[in-house]
Amino acid sequence: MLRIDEILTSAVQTGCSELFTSTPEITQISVQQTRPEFKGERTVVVFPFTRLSRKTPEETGTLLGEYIVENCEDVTSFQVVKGFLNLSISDSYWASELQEAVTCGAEFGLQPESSKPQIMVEYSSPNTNKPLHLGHLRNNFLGFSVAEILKAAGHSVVKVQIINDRGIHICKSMVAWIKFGNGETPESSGLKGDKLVGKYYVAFDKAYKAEIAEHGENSAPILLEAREMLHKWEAGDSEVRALWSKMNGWVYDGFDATYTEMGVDFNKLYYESDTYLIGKVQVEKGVSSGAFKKREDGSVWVDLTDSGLDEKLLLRKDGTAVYMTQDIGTAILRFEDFPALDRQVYTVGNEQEYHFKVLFEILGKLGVEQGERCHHLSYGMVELPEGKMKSREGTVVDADDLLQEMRETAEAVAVEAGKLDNIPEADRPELFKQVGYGALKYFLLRVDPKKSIMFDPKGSIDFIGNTGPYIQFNYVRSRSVLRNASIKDSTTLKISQSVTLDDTEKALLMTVLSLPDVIEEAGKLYDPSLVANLCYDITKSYSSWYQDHPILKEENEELRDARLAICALCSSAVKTGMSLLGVSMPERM
RNA sequence: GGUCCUGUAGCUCAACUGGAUAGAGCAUCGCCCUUCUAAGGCGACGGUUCGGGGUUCGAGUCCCUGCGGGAUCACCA
Repeated sequence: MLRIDEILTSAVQTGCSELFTSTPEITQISVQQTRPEFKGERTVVVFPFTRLSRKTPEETGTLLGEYIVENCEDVTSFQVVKGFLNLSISDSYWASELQEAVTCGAEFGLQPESSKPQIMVEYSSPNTNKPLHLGHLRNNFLGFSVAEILKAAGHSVVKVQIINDRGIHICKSMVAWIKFGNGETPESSGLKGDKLVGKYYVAFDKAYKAEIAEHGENSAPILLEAREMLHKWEAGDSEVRALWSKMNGWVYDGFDATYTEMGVDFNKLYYESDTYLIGKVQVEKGVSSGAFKKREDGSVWVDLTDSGLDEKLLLRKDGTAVYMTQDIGTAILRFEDFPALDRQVYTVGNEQEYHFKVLFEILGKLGVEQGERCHHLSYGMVELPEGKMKSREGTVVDADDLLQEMRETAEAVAVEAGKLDNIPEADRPELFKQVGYGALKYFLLRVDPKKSIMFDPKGSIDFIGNTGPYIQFNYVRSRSVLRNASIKDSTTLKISQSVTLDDTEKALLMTVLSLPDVIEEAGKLYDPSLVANLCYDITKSYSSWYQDHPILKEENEELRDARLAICALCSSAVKTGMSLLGVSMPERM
């Protein structure tokens, strides 16, 4: 909250209690930015107080306005329009806020490191049988961004993923590779490891389809082979395990390359092959404690009908684990691995909402009190104009391909605009990445996570308008101004307390000053789009202001310094905000 | 059928969680580079916020109801 809003809130309380002998609740007091068509900067909505004053909104507002001007030195005058009390704030207030924020430098907007509870953020978690696609990009950017936002909001954060390295899917790739692979490796073929394994997954599917006609879905020989291999794997067959390790290794190498390219990282990796058995122990414990029930056939169930959910299977009658079983195990393992952990955040698509509701309930039943604070960061699908991506129809947008396309588009746009003359050849590849990936990340993160995203591969992602490159471009211009002013360290800029900012400058300043609140809020809601939207709001206001407010050419020295400070503050705030989205900012473009 | 999400300009999205005349971008049409980077700025056009009720000083936002879209309710993962 702006410092002035805190002052006003408390002034409204004491004012009401003195004038109307009754104090309103904090929640009834709403202070907002004054609309540009009215005089003033902050507005108090007075309707809620008419009940206390037993007067008209206008009279109530006037009385409160007089009280506030009298008692708050930062408030210079007021105007009541209908039920709105518009307050003008002193020049010195804005000057000192600007001074304070600009002095924070790159720290502006950030809360002290690890001043809040530790949170684990899980994201990515792909299967190891297929390369990453556009849906994974949304997942990775979202999870990474939420983790960064939580860090900025003061939490200690652990980024993890669980790698689904086990199961029938990888066995299918293995079978196909043995049958059709002729010993092909990433080295021999020049294919990225994940692409190579994915190729054999597809080859399996093709061969399987061909056999279905003759043998039926459940007894196609190649499927039986895959199942046989899964059994061998579970029995620890050394040959199978060796091939499994080798092929998974290829996939990891491929994924790692993509992660590096995307700019996401992890503090710890969990492998399903290590954790899938742990859950069984926990489920047995739950049976002993009475949290779960074992049926006569030996299967174990949890009854969640009290919470409005169903009964859910936790162990099959043959004693083998289901998906939920291993998620329980993994969750508890993580709380053991990180004793200070306050909660876990799971970045997983919205098709698993029910699964996570159940999981968190179960954790509670097992006595894991953090369960109720765990959060499923659910997000909508990325859809193509013709609907969902379908591998069968070849409409899957491959992550590596799209990243490459973004780099190429960035280059083409730069060439077209004739922007490369002043960019050394050696710096260009990095610039194309920054701009291309900035466009992509911003595109995917600026919308509310729970909504689905429409992506048209033919219409390619924009570089103008409300886009990442637009924000980067204005950042670059502001950096250029600071360079031209030979400012090495903007935190040492001094703002005269008597400087008068105009309305657009005050509005811009108010927008920038909301960064700490927005980061806090985005962390609470696990929603990067709030940060993205703020970056855009700042940039839009900045760009418009920049157009007709000379900075370096301003002759009034204290105004010039104040504008330099605004310029420095905007660029710093936007850089911080964009970094929370995983977008890096170029110095020139 | 039950539960959850969703419906805002031609298209893609906002709207400070109940506040003033619902805002941006794209697209279309004008204007602005001898001025700190024009990947920019300014203006015009564009709306029954899916329909219908209700709650109150005030509703895109909350409640009820109908309609459309999506997800989910497996001894799958």
